[in-house]
Amino acid sequence: MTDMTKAHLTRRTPAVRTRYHHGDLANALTREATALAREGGPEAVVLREAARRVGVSATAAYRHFAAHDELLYAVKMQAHEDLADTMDEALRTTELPDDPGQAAIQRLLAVGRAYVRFALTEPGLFRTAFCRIAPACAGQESPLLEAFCENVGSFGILVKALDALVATGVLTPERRAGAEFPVWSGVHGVAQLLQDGPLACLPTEQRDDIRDSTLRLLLRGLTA
Amino acid sequence: MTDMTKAHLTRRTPAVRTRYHHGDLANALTREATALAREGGPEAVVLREAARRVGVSATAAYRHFAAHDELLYAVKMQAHEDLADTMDEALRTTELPDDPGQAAIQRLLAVGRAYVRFALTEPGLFRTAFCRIAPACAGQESPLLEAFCENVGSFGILVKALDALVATGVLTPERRAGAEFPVWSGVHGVAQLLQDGPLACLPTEQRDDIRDSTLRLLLRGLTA
DNA sequence: TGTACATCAGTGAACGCGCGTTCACTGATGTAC
DNA sequence: TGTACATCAGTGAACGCGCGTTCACTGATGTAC
Repeated sequence: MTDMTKAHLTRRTPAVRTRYHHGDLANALTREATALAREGGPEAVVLREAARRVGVSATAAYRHFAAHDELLYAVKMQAHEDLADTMDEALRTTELPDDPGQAAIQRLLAVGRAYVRFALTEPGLFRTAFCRIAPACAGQESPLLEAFCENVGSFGILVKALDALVATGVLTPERRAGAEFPVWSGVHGVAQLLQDGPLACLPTEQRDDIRDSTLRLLLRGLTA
Repeated sequence: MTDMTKAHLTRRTPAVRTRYHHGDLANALTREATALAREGGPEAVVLREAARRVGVSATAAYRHFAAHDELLYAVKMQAHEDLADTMDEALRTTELPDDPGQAAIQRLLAVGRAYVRFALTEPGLFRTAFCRIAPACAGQESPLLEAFCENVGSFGILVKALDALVATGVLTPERRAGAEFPVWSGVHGVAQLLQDGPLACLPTEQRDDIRDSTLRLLLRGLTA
């Protein structure tokens, strides 16, 4: 657990209430459900348990969420927000070289490393951020995809990092076009394989190597 | 459903038995459980339903599998085998240019495309191949990881494709070292994002573009 | 300022579900003599 | 070749589990007059 962890997510609300009306139940439920996701991934997001932790009957949740899926969806969005926060934090705290081009490269690497770090230090939230909810593509356009198209969240941070590479002349505009998806794929893939997949049991050192060589390969592919 | 689909996986065994002893129950259960995984992913692998489809009591399964997890694990291995078969099939059926270096490149691309195609045409099996079973890293070294270290299955095919790049002089031995993991990451990531993730709802054409540009980026990173 | 009443946000009990798993059992098989 | 018996591979009934969800309800709130 790191300093980037939001305080409101770690604080465990005591399950005692003074007033009959909670006043902020939807947020409280989302918060506790997110804590469940952090502890055990999407499978652990149990409506009844979230209500229990808030100190409210399970039925009360239905005043604020139509069904369990809606609560899980809120948690999923929160997990994406946390991921983006981690990447933002990494950008702010990374020391950069003076050379603008080198600085842009270091920023892209920092963003990628933060993505993988989030997957490994917050596996429950990472898995929840990318979990399936209901049949995929049910509503044609997912809000998540729309969000990505508006370049917000983790995707937006990646987009800006790539733009900075173009601005500093490290990356040509032709190579830049559409490059966010391949880069995202590489970073997401290594995060997934190291966190959940067949590489999860490797020693830390080797996993760091794999992460770094993946980022270097992507960078070389961009700037070659 | 394509021709690479194994016959024994599609044939639905009628749930009638003549003999009291089945004779091959472990395999029959694995086969039906794999069919369930194909239809609905790892969550759909239900021991009781597999037994029902074989035409046997649920209890009978416990003569062959210690618990549900053991059955799911067998299905997971089968799914990995199917993935590898798809990639092998792609290698065999891809037309290659005369130039050996170009041929090696085309083989790598074919292997990557087959990986993504499997994810998209057999999402249930793909998700099962990479699903979590029990606490990760429970037994220190997972059999799956060991298999990968022996370069069998999909990983082995990737390793050979990279070796061929070296043999034909397209890839330097220095660049070759440890390259399987970054390349695998890129391919796995794009498969995941397109199949399950935020990019799943994109039109087919755009998804093909993303797949191809990812493979090209990886190749450029290798050979730059 | 006080009161009536619609509305909102909670409650507790209950239901059905289908799963994984266990139990005591029985039918089939194969080997020793 | 026949028989006794250990062993293997099935059976059906039952259990507990905890979930999501519904029901008819009640306590709190705020607004019209």
